[in-house]
Amino acid sequence: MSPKTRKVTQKEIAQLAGVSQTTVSMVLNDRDGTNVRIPDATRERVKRAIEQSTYVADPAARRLAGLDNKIIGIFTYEPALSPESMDFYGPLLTGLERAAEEAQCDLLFFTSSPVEEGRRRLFHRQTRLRLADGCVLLGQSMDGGDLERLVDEGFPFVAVGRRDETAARVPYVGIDYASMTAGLVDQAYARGHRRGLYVHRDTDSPAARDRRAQIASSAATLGIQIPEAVARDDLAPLVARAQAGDATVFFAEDTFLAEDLAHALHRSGLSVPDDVSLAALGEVRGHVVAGRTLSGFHIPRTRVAAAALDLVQSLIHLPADEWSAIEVQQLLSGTVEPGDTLASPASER
Amino acid sequence: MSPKTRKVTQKEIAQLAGVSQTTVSMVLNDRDGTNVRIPDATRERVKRAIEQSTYVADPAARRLAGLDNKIIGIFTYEPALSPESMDFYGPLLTGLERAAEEAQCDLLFFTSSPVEEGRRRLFHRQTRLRLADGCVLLGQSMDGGDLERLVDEGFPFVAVGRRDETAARVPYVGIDYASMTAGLVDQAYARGHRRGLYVHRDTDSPAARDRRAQIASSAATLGIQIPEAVARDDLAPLVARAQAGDATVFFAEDTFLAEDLAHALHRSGLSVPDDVSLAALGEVRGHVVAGRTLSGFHIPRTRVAAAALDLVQSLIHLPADEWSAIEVQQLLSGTVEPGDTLASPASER
DNA sequence: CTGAAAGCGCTTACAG
DNA sequence: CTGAAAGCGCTTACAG
Repeated sequence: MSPKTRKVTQKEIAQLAGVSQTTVSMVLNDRDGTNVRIPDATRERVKRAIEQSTYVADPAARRLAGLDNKIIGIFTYEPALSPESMDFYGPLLTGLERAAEEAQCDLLFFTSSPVEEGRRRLFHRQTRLRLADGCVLLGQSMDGGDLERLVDEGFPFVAVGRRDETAARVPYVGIDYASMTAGLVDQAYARGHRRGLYVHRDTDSPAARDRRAQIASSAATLGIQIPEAVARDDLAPLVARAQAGDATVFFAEDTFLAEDLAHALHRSGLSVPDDVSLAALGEVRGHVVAGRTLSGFHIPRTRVAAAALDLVQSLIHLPADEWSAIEVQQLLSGTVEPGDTLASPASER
Repeated sequence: MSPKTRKVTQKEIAQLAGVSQTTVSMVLNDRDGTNVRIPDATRERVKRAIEQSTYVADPAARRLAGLDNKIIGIFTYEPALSPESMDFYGPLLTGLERAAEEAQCDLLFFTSSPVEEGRRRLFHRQTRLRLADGCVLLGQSMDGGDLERLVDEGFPFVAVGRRDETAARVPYVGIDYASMTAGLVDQAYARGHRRGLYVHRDTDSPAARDRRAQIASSAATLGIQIPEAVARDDLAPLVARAQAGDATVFFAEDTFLAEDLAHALHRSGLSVPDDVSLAALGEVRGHVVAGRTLSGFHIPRTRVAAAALDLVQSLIHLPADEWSAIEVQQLLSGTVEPGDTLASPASER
């Protein structure tokens, strides 16, 4: 039951150096204030004693005594290290590790949180959340209750991805989908497209709403038509609209949907981009349809994760009532990938 | 500086329920021994009070009071979450996460450890090692001093990969390369090969020694010739030995070397496996040479990592002087992938 | 059955 | 300049 590790304590160091335990603590933490001034001789004696021993401060005790731990909790609503999730989580984890190394902090993954209704629970009887100085939350969708409670308790945390599930002001670092979406629509316009179709899955997330709103706003600004259409299992009705000449370009809400559309178009004898152009409003790296690079976005996921870790550090070092002083809701912009599936419409050639 | 999180403590729960703080602790930990018997009525009252509050036990305090934390440290000598290392670490991390979830423990990644001479240091002034109940060590090569110190201090840990850098008895979970190597040589023999060549990089690791020793031993048992050759930058001398008919099959120490050999053979006009057979003594999943599945091993890395986590749990729950009672050095066997690059020698056809 | 007390290892006012 | 003491939140003998 008990890890019978004989560990050296400050008390023993104190005895070795012939000083009080308080002094050892002072030396270790470089406390040299107005009321404390430790002569170099003493300081040296203590340091030597520490070096000769295998002393390391007990982080649990430090934490209990009120110091921060340099431990950031990482909570993911799904398993993050499984092969299937690596596509999404991989770049995020890379950014977290890189930023953590720089900030000299350790990462505590809450892998123990019990899974209920398909996702992990953040708060449960034995949560080790409190052991961390702060926490980064990851996941496609999050629990509004969790977010609110974290805000209420003033616990420093940052969500990855834009959040508005809750009334509370949730600190987050997300992706600026609006500006990239605008960029992509502009490119389509520049190539001569005047009639498009925005195809989506009718899901409701902040990022999804951002994209839809920007499509509508860009279309209005440019004076062109880009109505919406919801993709069901059967994509044939959408393909029909392209065949009818209703749209010369498809904007797909995400990359998987874009690939599905590409297949459906191909099966109906329509070629991309000769007959219809196609672009995805998501990360297209590594995605190729019919030998062509898919047009879409490059999303700086690694940078987003690193920024989230940096932000949570700022929150930790700031009293909760001063959080409003910094930008706790950040959107990072990626770049538009022109790709090869967005070309001029046939009528322009 | 201080995360001013208002947190609920046992004391407050006690007041709410009108009992002592001790009783709250007893209820929380289900302590119902000889001297303690808490009536259901009291128990219920306390439980209700807890549910109405947002109480969660402070893990730092629990740890300090001597309980275990259900936190396992993960130490990697290189960055584990970078894209380049995912190939090697990915399956290991998957196994760790899976086993951690099952064992209900959290994973503390020591990402803060300073990098010196190209690899991270485990022991340093501020190491949070002690916060974990035990630790899993990962890395292509490890520091013998670290291993010895961990053993000395009786800290529960398990290395992934076979270790013999040190005299101390290091707990590990590794790969049984010997049995897989024997299997591969047997297959070559069965296909009619009598003269082989074992090509390696002359590196010195337990796993490398295992493979070399087994090659020699298998050859002796079967009464065939499989001499060794060290691969330099220029592989031409090795190719020449195939051309001279010195060897009908190449065994490469690892998969990358096998691919290099394949290219060198190809450039010299030798075809695999028509002119020479080729097999890698490493994981071949996803590796294809000239359109053919490389012959070699499938290594159960996910299982190895999960086993390591399970083993460290056992160590944690056992007093250090009883560690010898369990198998602290385990080798897991993978399977031989026959592949398409190991065929009968030309002389047999 | 239940509570007051000691102790885990550390930090930080507070007195000398 | 330095140490005795209180306190962080919890667990566990030990007395009632």
